[in-house]
Amino acid sequence: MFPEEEYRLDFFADEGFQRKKCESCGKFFWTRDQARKTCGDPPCDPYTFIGAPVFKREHSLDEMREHYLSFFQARGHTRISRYPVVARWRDDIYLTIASIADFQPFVTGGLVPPPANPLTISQPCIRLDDLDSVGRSGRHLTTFEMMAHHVFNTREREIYWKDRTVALCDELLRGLGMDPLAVTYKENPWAGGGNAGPSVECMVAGLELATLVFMDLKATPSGSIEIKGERYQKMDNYIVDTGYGLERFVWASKGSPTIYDAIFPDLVRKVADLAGVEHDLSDPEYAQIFAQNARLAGMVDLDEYSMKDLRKKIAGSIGIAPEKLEAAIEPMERVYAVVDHTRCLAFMLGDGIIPSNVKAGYLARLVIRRTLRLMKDLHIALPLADLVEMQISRLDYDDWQERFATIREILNQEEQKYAETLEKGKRLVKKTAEHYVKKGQAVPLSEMISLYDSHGIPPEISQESAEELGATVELPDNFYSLVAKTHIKAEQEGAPKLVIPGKTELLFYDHPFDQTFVACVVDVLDDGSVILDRTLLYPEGGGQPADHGTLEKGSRIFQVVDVQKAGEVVLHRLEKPGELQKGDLVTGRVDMRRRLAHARHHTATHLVHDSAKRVLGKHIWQAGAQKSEDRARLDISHYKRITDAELKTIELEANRRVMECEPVDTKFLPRTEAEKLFGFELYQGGVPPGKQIRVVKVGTDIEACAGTHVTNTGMIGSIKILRTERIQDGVERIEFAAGEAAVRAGQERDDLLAEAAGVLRVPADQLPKTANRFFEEWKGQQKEIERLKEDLARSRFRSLSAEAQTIDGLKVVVQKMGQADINELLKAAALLAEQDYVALLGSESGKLVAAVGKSGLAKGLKAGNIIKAAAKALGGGGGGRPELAQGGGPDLEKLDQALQAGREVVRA
RNA sequence: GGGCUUGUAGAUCAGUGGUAGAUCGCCGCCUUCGCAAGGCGGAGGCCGCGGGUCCGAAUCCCGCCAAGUCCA
Repeated sequence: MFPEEEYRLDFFADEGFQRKKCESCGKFFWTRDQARKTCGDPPCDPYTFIGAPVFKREHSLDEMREHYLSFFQARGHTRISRYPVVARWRDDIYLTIASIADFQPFVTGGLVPPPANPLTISQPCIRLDDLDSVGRSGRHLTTFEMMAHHVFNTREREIYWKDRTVALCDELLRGLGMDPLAVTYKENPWAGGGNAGPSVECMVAGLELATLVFMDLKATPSGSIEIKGERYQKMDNYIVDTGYGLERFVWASKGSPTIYDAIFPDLVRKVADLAGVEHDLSDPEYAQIFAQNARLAGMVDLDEYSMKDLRKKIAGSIGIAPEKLEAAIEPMERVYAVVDHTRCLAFMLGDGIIPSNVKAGYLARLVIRRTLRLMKDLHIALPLADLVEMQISRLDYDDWQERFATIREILNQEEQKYAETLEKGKRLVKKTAEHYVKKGQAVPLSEMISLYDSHGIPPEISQESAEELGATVELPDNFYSLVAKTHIKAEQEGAPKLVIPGKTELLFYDHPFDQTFVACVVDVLDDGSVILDRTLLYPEGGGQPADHGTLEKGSRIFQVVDVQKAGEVVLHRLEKPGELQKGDLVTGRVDMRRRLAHARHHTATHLVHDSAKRVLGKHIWQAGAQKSEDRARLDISHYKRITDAELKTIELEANRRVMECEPVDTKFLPRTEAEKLFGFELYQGGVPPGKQIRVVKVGTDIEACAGTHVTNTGMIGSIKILRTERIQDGVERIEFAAGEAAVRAGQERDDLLAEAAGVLRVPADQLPKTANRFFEEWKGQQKEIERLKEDLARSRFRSLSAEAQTIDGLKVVVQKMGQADINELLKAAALLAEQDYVALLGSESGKLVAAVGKSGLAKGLKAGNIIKAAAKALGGGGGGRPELAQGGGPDLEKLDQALQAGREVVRA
């Protein structure tokens, strides 16, 4: 908790605010209202703006956004454009969840100057935490715009801090026509994303309109300040992080029963019409139901409160039966959710997320499937793409027409895929349900989990199908929230990388083709790694492996087997460590063959990526890459398999760039400037740290990249694509070779062809035809052999039956069958058994088959027992059914004894 | 990145170590003026690929490929 001084602002004193302790929750808050006793936050205070707007006139989303941004612009802030909802500049979260996320971690960490200071922005954000409450609570959204003004202060230069922040907020609200007595500023310690600080929540009429965070702490294990169980210490820079809910402002300006009716009334109407749901808010009784619903839902946390209880409470408060309430409200809840979700999808897909079974793509699929279920419940037969198109046409995508063709294809494909999954699922559920109905048991929870977990069948659907055949399953209301909650954060990186203070000068950028350098040994680590003051050797990074080379001291040569970065220091690992000492002067030499192979593959990677973008579309993003001396691989986001024809076009396009011999342009730029110039497409291979980033331009491809490149595309020589692999749903891997490796890869393929053609003794161009002919012939011959074996078995049966002895009244045949294989023995033996013989047949290859006819079976004779005894004598084993069994063993010369042993079993 | 599931005839799927099956679809015949239904017969399988264990593998083990799904 922060002490009172943190919140005791001149602004509050000047404006006549008092600090009070909430009677209900005990938290401190600031108010102008002498009489106020509660903090203003639900459940201490109810919503009072519904039906009684707190601003003087209604605003649409666009009007309110513009009002906000120009308000702050007029007060010295620079307006900057929104960032994508996919947080490509970060590797710790998938989605942009707040405006401050745009500036983490480099700007907030003080490493990189902000794009402007102070600035104002309206940042679309996506949060899927409360997915289940969307549509139901009247206020939850998956997508919202966080309007904000941010200030990045340093100890040297403070722009403004708490007073002006709160003053601006207050001025904004009063300018909109809010009653000055209505606002409360509630004290609330804030923490998130490794930072913390005091904050005030701005509450009006029960609605939290803004949060003003004064971020001046960073998480440190040894920190002296504790908040929410974590330890923090003061930062050198301190940041004003505000968040104003655009949608809530609009809601407050309209006082409509739900936030959805406030922000997109037209789409709510349209979707309600499509679903055939009556939605007449001008009917006071009807509007009252939703208003009351929103008021009461605003008071509780749906996570802890079940929908059923909430409904009962609402029904009671308006005096109707819960069933009637549910009938009135449920279809509209779905309509609201559909409108919300389709807006979410418009942002996600518009900003380039490809639905997938992993990462951000999975979140998109989650929303898509949820929406499809809701649409099905509402009997909306329109393609999902049509609804998303309505949303996109309202947004600010300038190139959406072009992009929408892709988005439509993606959505249609997802819709079809989901239909298939459900179809498959239905069969599975039926099978499962029938199984348990037959056993007279309920379908256990473990089965329901497996159906969902392994087969993607939502529990409601399993339940519905299963109940038709007779089982019940309890479903918690917040099922999907529980699922989605665990999705929000990206995986944290493993062990933190070793960082060593100091800096090694990197020579390879300015002198990419220098082979030798002279350097001084600055330090030698315990593990023998050598740190030099300067180096030409490239440390592993960006999917490019480390250079190899040598360090020479006098006449002694040390092999460098690995080069790694640790902070800004480069570590050289030697094959035989321990020989060099601090202060030694060494001559370094780069293995240029290896270096050049890497450089060719690296530049080629950029070309292949660029070609893929041209051929497949703008939705292509690099999802990973790895280079080596003899091949490279590039993972790209794409929603279907790359066809052979596309692959060939990509290969050709990339090689055309090679033939054009374009120079490769590299330069260091300040991060913010680079982002302004080239956008987030820069960050294809992950986000490089630091103030300056290296921008590599190859033809039309521009990426932030720290790797070593050739200086002209012509140096690549040639690019040969080797194969594609689908490493995840929505991610294709392209493997290729460049330069010498491409030539060698081609030669290896030639060898394969030549060898295969040699085996069949045909020219290579006849291979497919000939291979096919051989395969067909082989299949035909297999069948012919089977037929012949049948015939052979019949003729053998005739001669064998003539050799039968009678033992204990059974016709018994025990015979050696030359080199016959197991199938021949089986067929002959089966025929004998059919005619009521007992048979034991053995071959010189060590196979045995026994068969017993019905008389033998009647006497309790079992083929398996005969085989076991016989096979044992051969040093092997065997078994089978009573009427037919097989076996064998390695001791071929004991075949006679084996047959004899079998005969003994019959006799006994 | 991890977990789980699946890969058998054109389709849907049985098949828990012992001669690869069912249903639908396909072809032919019977029946019919014709069609549908029915009856009889038939074709159609590198049991995803490669290794291993075993006398013997669709089945067990390992790897790969392909697909589905839940999660980080």
